[in-house]
Amino acid sequence: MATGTREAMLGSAIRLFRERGVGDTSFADVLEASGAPRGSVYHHFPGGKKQLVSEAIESAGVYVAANFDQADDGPAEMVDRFASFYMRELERTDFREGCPLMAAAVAGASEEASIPAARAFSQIHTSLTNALIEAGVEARRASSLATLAISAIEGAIVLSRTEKSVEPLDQTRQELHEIYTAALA
Amino acid sequence: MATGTREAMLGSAIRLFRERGVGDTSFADVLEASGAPRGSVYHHFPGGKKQLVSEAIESAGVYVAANFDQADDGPAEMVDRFASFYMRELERTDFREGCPLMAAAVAGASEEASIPAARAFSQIHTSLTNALIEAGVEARRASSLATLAISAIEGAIVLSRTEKSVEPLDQTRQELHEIYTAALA
DNA sequence: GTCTATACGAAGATAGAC
DNA sequence: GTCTATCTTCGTATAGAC
Repeated sequence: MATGTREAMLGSAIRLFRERGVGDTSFADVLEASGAPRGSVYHHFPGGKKQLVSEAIESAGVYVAANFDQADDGPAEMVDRFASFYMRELERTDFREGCPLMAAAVAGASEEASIPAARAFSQIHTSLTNALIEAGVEARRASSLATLAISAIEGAIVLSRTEKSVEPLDQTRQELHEIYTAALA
Repeated sequence: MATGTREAMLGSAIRLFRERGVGDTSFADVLEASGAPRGSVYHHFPGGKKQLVSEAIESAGVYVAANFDQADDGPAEMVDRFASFYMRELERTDFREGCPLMAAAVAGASEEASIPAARAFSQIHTSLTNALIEAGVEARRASSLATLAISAIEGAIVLSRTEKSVEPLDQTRQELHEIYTAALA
């Protein structure tokens, strides 16, 4: 069906972005990975690669945000879930696939990628901040703690990737757990 | 002089990597930015772009590591100096230039870039871990705390870049300062 | 040691047939 | 809606003159 091709292309694009980054992923790569017909690229994405990138990252942002606050539990659980999710992802993909938002936000990524990524980061920051406030943390500190957790996990994913070891991410997860537990006491 | 051209090319390469990432920086870009003569590329770097990338990241790693433990003070100061340095760098460059190691370690970067970056990360992790141990922190926890700080600052630099605001990095810096102060008490 | 010219390939994008 | 062919641009790399 028509939307099936679109969805397949977006899904493959996200996977490739996580693996090689946005700039190093070509249109042909996405076509090949998705098995989409070669001639239908500009039919589905008349705006070309910019549109594909933009839509793929937006889609990834929705996915990450949904995954982030899927359960209505506390902030410590949200952070732990976020880190644990990427520990599993790194192991599942043999350290090939990181966070799509990071791939989109990092140096060199065009605005089509970085703007939706920034929006998604802002969204999960708001979610986590609100969860902390509801748990009794003062607003300013809640924002700082949320930033710390997101920054640390995203940074640790990159470190774990380059070292091909989950240790950095696991260490980060544990430290964050202690920090959050202490802040909520 | 001969080495002058080489040095200029390496310096420009690092700056461009910080700005656009490794993959999106072309040879011509480096030539233009450094003002190096066009014909001398393969004279200075017979290994082509791979060699240029490799040497540039190695050089950046030495620089970052030296900056990291330039003063022989405590771990809290090292972390604060690291974060503060990049806060200034982001403001100085209007959020264009991030950390060269991150640019080299991130998804899509080739092995010529990611391997020296991993080495440099490992080096500053060792430095910070040792400083924590000397300050009386138990070895395993020292390693975790070092990982947390490096991950958080690197992640926060990316967030600050995409938001064009030093707030994420500043919040991260403050939280890390409290954590380190508490751990050393 | 530096220059110009050029080969070669990859990638984005468009045109026109089916 | 999908296919093939083609154009253009760009980036790496090499060859050969000065």
